[in-house]
Amino acid sequence: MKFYNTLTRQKEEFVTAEPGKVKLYACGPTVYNYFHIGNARTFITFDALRNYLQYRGYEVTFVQNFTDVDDKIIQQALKENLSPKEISEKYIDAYFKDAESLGILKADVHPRVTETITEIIEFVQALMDKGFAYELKGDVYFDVEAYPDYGALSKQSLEELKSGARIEVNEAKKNPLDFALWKTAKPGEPSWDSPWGKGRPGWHIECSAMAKKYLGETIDIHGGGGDLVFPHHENEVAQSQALTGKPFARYWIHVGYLNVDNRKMSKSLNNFFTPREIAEEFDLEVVRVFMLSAHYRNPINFSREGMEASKNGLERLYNALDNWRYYSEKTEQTPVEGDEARLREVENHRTRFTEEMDDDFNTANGMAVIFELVKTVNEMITQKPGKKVLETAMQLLQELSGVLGLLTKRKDQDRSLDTEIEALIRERQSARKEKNYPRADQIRDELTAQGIVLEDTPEGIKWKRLAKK
RNA sequence: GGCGGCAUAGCCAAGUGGUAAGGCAGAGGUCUGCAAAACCUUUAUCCCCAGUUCAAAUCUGGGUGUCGCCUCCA
Repeated sequence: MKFYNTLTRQKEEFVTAEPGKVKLYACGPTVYNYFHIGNARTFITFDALRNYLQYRGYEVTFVQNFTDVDDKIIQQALKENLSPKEISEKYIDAYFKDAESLGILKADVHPRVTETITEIIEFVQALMDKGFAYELKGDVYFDVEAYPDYGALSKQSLEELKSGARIEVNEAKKNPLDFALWKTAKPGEPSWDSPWGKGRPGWHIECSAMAKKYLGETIDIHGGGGDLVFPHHENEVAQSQALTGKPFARYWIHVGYLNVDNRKMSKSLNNFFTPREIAEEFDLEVVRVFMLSAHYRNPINFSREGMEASKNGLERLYNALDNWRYYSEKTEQTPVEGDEARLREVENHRTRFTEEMDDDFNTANGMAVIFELVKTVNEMITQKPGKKVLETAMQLLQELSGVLGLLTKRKDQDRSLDTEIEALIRERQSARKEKNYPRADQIRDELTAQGIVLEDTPEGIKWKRLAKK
């Protein structure tokens, strides 16, 4: 398996620190509002990555944090007339709800900053003891010049960074790039006691401390959105490696942006959509298809057309499953000539899927293999293969799709119909027999409006439930 | 100003040296009630220029366009 490592800017063979085990840390949201689908791209990517690593036999420990102390949370608290704690609780709940609606499973640990304060203070103190940090009137700053490798991740030198640095608030800092590990408390803000007085953690130290607490000094994969490379991840590396002297993360994986009209979707540009908004128009499974249809590192442009295309593509997968089940139920148990070859051909798609996915988690190609499986089996159906072929195909389609978190929703779809609907279908059949097509079409349209689509096949009538909307 | 990404068919999107995956849309076909649904078939020489090579979308140099990071951001 290979991953593109931001640290080396190359695809590298994936070798974990401990064989068979993966320690995975992804930066989670600052919970001051509902997350938007740009944020969701990262969550979906690491959710699917975790699934895939497990699928490939790794034992994965996945940690995704919540930043629940932050300027924005404090601001939002004022806006909503709630306490910062109430705000973070509210949006953590919303995170889980929205994540679930996007098919994102929980991480093994979802640590919160407010529950990691002790570790953070110890971390900061240790950095001071080692000479990597200094205090300035209750604030504690990381001394970037004390850490020689600063800039290693973002591939920028201290000089280059300095030239681009904006006007600094605190002129007393040794270097404008020195960043806060601990911020002294302002009146009314959440704060904790520390050796430097009452205050709260800086943003960057949180992730370093939480990663260390739950995963140890060296983790296998650290991920996040591409906008976190600098300064957030750069600072994490500096803090953690200054403290331990060991590599912080073996592989850095960064997800490309989700754009709108080719601009990055962001709260500040106000061009964002939340899953809640999208759900009014699309099944959110469509969002997953949309996201996973592109390589995770490339930017993707969010658009209605793109969503429509993904929706129709997803429908093709569900149709396949539906059709195969239908034919399987009508097929005898006895194998047919040529089934062995067919089974081999079907199973072959599993290998091809993993080959593609092993190459830097290429979900776009993984999806392509799934669609090829669909076409292959659809073609086979005209040859009337044995039951085992169809059942194997169905299992495989669900297996591969399941890794991507797809095709899980309508799996146990209710195959029973109201007696009223059944009566309508019977009525339509007799209308057709009598060549009363206007009536037959009327019934079909009525049922379509109710979300039941009828298909007349050579083997008889067949129906399926339509996806939401 | 510094650093980096991207540019492939009508749309979306894979593909890092050997003559272009996949999806959507369109067109044709099978089935059929000249219906619907479903299924099948089908559509490109890869931004421009120069170079390396037997061979380049894929490597090198130059150019154009575009997005982003350097400030909170997934």
